[in-house]
Amino acid sequence: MENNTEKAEFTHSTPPSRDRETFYIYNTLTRKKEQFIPLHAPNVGMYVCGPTVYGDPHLGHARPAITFDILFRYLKHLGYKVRYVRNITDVGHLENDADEGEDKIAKKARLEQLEPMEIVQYYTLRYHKAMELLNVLPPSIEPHASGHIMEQIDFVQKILDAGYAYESEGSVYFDVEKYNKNHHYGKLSGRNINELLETTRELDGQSEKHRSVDFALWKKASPEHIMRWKSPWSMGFPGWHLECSAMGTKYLGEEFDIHGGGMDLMFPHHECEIAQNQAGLGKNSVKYWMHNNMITIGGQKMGKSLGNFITLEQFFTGNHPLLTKAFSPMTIRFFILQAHYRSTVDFSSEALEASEKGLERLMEGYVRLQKLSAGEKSSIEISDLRKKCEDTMNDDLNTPIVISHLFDNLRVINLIHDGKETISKSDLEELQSVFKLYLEDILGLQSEIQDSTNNEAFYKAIDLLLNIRLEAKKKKDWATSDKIRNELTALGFEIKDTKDGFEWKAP
RNA sequence: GGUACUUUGGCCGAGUGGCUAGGCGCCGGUCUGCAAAACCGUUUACGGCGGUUCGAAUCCGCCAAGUACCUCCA
Repeated sequence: MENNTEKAEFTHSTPPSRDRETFYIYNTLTRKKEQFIPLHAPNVGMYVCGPTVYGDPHLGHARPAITFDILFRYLKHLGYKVRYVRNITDVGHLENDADEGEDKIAKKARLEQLEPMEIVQYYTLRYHKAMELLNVLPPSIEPHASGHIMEQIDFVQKILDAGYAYESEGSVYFDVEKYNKNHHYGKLSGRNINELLETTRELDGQSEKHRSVDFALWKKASPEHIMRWKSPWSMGFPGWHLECSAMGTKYLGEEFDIHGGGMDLMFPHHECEIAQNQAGLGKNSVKYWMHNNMITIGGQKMGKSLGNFITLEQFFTGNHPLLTKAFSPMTIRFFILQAHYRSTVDFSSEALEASEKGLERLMEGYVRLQKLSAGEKSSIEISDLRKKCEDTMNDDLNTPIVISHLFDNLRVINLIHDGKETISKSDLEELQSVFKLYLEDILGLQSEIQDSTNNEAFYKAIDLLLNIRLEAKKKKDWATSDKIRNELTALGFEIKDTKDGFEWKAP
């Protein structure tokens, strides 16, 4: 299903006429919308924090995946050659305090008596499956933290060599206080760490860490800790901020264009990453930091810690107390795209049902658009649609407005379909082209009409039944006509009478 | 406590100084044997108080309510 896009990547040697100079994105670092200018056009490097694979993917995972999928698609549309790296975190996230920390993956493994990598494999596949259903394009590279231990050890060494880290009983910690003397630790999240340093000075007597704000770059493994690697300092595992520094650098270089992730990662994760890169490489590695906002439920963040999350599978099956029904992956995608990525979006079954109906209407209009016939001339104006959509995307990926433009033109499509307006051949082609571009290629919405009933005899049989009904109707034999309709409806078919015939949809 | 942010019509959700966002729902209509579906149309809101301005949802101040981060989280 993503073949078109794959091919497009290799056939865009001639950049489209799109006005790249007007693409603006919001940079968390400067808190402003900034014009997007790549470091090495036409190449663009983007890195996005992926999932920690120790649980089923939930609605919260869908948001950054979809947000940055849109960015990935739009950058490609603008003619850039994009390398999109999204990592899989399969080691290193500490469960509690650093001191009694335990690797999340390892903990789950012991509980379930499985090999850690078995867990990783299982949830990675589940994540991939969900992303595919959501029509999220696979990133260019999807590196695993566990596959980049060497790179992370090297990175720790660089920071040690630069004097911004210290070793303590087999573990290595980042010296935040020292770093903050020369750089600003907290510049991304707008924090002034000095006060924190003052207030925590006395609490650190018995800890290996000099300051509570210091964070682990390498952690010595306790005996029961089963995920462990050899390093110059101890048998242990890398600190949980390090993988992004190491893998981002490895695949995108010491400086690259875009780094994305959820807003909740801004502090401390991304802050630490900035510090690590500055300390280890002497560079401010990332030009544009982008953060998607959270999905809330009843006004509260949906998250693992609050236990109020709904897994994607539960959405797809409807198997959750808060869900009135199952919702398709495209509905979830559309729901997310109907809000701007920097706003919170409040989940409710009611809101999802509204999205579902809107999407269905839009997609049916899209099908209708393909079948529209052109007239002599246009009685409507569609020439500015492409520009309107483009301007809107250029304004920090404002997908809800793009969708509103499509809905405006859905009305036009229906009016033409009803014969109340006309459209010229060239205008029709333009309309079809813009809808394909934005609906399919950029927003990534696809029709969900199942091909499972892809059986000619089946279609003909239903048509036959409905033709019999049509004849009955002509004879005003309402009993037969209603019997056919009612029984097909009971089987889950949708029967629609039209002016001179019928339309139907399989269950 | 510190730091950000949010508050828009029945619901969701755009919108940073003046021109109807959009979706869903409701209501009205077209179509129809009936129904459903579909389609068309309608629905004028911006937490409170004060200020700036010819003009504010949009800028400023105060107040109120709520959320997020500061600990793992997308």
